[in-house]
Order: sequence, then C-alpha cells, then structure tokens
Amino acid sequence: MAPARTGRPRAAGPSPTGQGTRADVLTAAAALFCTRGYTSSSTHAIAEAAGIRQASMYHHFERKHDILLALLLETVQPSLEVAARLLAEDDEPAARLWALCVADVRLLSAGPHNVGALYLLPEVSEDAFRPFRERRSELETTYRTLVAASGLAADRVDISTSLVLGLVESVILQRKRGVEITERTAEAIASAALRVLDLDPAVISRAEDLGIGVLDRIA
Amino acid sequence: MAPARTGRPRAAGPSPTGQGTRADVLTAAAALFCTRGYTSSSTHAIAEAAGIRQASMYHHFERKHDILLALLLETVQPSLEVAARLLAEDDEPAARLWALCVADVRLLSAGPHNVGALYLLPEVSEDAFRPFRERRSELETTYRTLVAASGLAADRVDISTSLVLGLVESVILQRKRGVEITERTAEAIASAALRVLDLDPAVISRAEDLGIGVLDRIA
DNA sequence: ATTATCTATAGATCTATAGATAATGC
DNA sequence: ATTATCTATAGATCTATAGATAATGC
Repeated sequence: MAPARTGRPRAAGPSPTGQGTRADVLTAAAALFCTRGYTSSSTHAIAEAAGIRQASMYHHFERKHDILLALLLETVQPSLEVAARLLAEDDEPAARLWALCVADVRLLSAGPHNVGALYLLPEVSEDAFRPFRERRSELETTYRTLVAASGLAADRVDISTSLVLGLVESVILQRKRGVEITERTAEAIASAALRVLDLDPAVISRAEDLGIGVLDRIA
Repeated sequence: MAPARTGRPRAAGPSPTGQGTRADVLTAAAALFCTRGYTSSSTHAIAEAAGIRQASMYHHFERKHDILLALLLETVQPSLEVAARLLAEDDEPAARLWALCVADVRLLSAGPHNVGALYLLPEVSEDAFRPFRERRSELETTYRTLVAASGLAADRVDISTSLVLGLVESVILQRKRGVEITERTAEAIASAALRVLDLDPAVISRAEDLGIGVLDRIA
C-alpha cells in the first residue's frame, strides 16, 4: 500500500518502508519484538523506528497487543496454506512431511527478521493472542496427521511429532545465534525429521526424491 | 538454609519454601519468569509470591537482573558438570553423546518449573546475562565435540550439532504446552539424536546400550 | 549492635486518550 | 469534510533508594 495522500505530514520524514504507516509499524515492531521481546519494546520505540510519533500508532492499531497479533498471524498464515495444500495431495505421507518441513524452514529463514522468535515470546500465552495459538495448533495437527500416516507405531506418533517440530523450530534458535540458514540446511532438517521417525532407509530415500516434486507443485 | 533468626518479622507470614528468603525469591521468580517472562514480572509480583514486601528483595539482590542471572546460572550448572565428566570418559563418543542428551533432557524436565524456558527469554541477550551465555556456549561446545568425535563428515558437524541441540531443547517447548516428559521420552530424544547423525544402525544400538552404563557412572 | 524486614516515595517510565493541526478531496 | 498526523497529558505502573522498625545476639 502506498503512503496516504491525506492527513498531516510526518514530522520525521517519509515512510521508511514506502509501504504506508501500517507496514512501517509492523516492520519496526517485528525487528524490536524479535530481538528485545514484546513488553520490553515500548510503543515509543516502535513509533520512532516507524518514523512517526508514539500516539500516531493508535490511528492504525487499537492496542499494542494488536501489533503483535497481526505479526503472529501473518507469520503462521503461509505455513497453514502450505499445510492445507499438502493435506489435499495424494503423495506418500513421508514425502509430504518432508516437503512441509522444508517449506516451514524456508519460511522461518526468510525475511530480514527472525519472525519465528515471536512464537517463543512468553506473552504469546496471554488471552489476547489466542487466535494465533489456535492457528498454530492447526499447523501442529497437520504435522501429526502426516507423521501418523507415515506408518509409525501409534504409541510413537505424539513423541515423534514433537521431535519433528523441535527440529524445524531449531532454526529459530539458530537464527538467534546469528547462523544463516541455507536451502541445504532446510533439506538437511527435513531429512533428519524422517530419520527421527525411524523409517526404512529406502522409504526415506524415496520420500526425499518425491518430496522435491511435491514442493515444486505446491510451494 | 533455614529462615533467618534476626531481623524484623515478615508481615505476610513465614517463608513459603522454609529455605530462607533468597530461596523464596528465586522460587517465586522462577515460576513467574518461566510463565510470563522477565520484564512482565514485576519485582512487586515476585516479592508477593515470596511472602515479603517489594523493597525487601533488595536486601538479597542488588538489582532485578541478578535474580534472573542467578536462576540461569543454577540451571546451566548441572548440565556443565555432566558435560565435563563425559568429556573425561573414554567410552565411545556416540555413547557419551547419548548420555549427555538423556541427562540434559532429565534436567530440563525436572523440577516444578520449566526452567529451560528461561533460556528462551529475549532479555537473556542483554549485557547483564553475558556470564550465563558464556556457560551456555561451553555446553554447546561439548555437544559439538562429541558430535565431531562420533565419526561424522567434517562439513556436517555444525548442522548436526544444531539439530541435536534442537531435539534436546524441544522438551522446553513440550513442557510449555503442558506435556509431561518421562524417562522414556528422554531416551527417545537421545536415540533420535543419534539417528539424526545418520550413524550406522549397529553403532547406534551399541551406543544406546553403552550409554546406559555411562549414565549410571557419571550421573 | 546487628540484622532483615517494613513503609514511604522519588523519578522514570509506559500505554492510551483528548484534542489541535496541516495536509488533501470535493 | 475527511484524514493522518501532531502535541500534551492523565493515570498507572515499575525499579530502586532512604530511612524507620522490630526482632535476635552479645
């Protein structure tokens, strides 16, 4: 969205993103929330980085909560879309799980800020962020569905799903440490996920091969 | 440490832990920091849970920072001790790595609070917590050393170490979701770590068998 | 006398609201 | 007239310090 054409001009110069004030605020808040956390990032600091005065943010967001909620939802949304498309495909579950892991690692690695770190903020368990937690829970259900369909003993589905999620989420901690995530890393994580499931090596090899095709089709 | 025998009596009754005020404060702060985070937990809220008035905390801790730092250091300390002992052993590296994973998962699962979550707080990257980050970095070095010694291609050591750490740390996120971690889970995670390294299945089996003995000896 | 607590508060925030202002649109 | 910004500020914090107080120890 282009900058507004009406309204009092900014005192501090033009929009840093050139995408309008809402985008300026979200970009500034993402940078601060990912590095310093939510409560420690004042609305004043966000506004300053967005190139406006503190009170002006309230023209675009009713409360500070709404800024983080918007960021969380726009972060999980692309993952949910990939997950929904994968659930509708007919390929082998292991190949689709591999593809989901690669896609999620790519999304977590993309962009200038480590937006996955938002999900680790303690404030996310507050009431205001329930809409995000529900979406996030849907995503985990997709992981669980694909794990279960990969031909695992039923009593290992829950723990295996957690371990797969742990591998994917490890890129968030990696980025926190400043490590750059490459496409090679994404595929290494997805393959590690299949090994964690303890599938037959032949099944794993084929899932990796098929997974590339699945990704091309849906991502 | 037993409650103090001198000093003005508390207005709010006896020490909740029965271990003295310092322990009361650390226990109260652990519960709050793990669930609501650092900046969101006021010194007033900590003091109230500890059974004293807000200002009385400053007799035991110079600054709020020092409370979190103490918690972080006492959380990483037992892991470092296990790691140091394992480095000094002669067993196969894969068996020692398996033992380190089990021991760390046990430590992360122990206690009433999810103290591992402290390590995920964004405030931990502030200057005041550098002493903790240094210890934590030593621990990661031990993981890397054991991974490297397990007979891996040199160009896979870094990524594999990150994945192993990710698996171990996944118990922090598990506990956040309310999942109880059992001994069976601890061993499942350690074994998953060896599979992530893509070691020969026979090597993995033996490492698991030997690992139990290593644990008995050092933990 | 020493100690650990207490009450009171200074000074620095921080969020959100009220209302003014300076643009464009009609 | 509408809009998006601005300035100013109310009211609610929150951390850390100052100094009083109520115990025990000697």
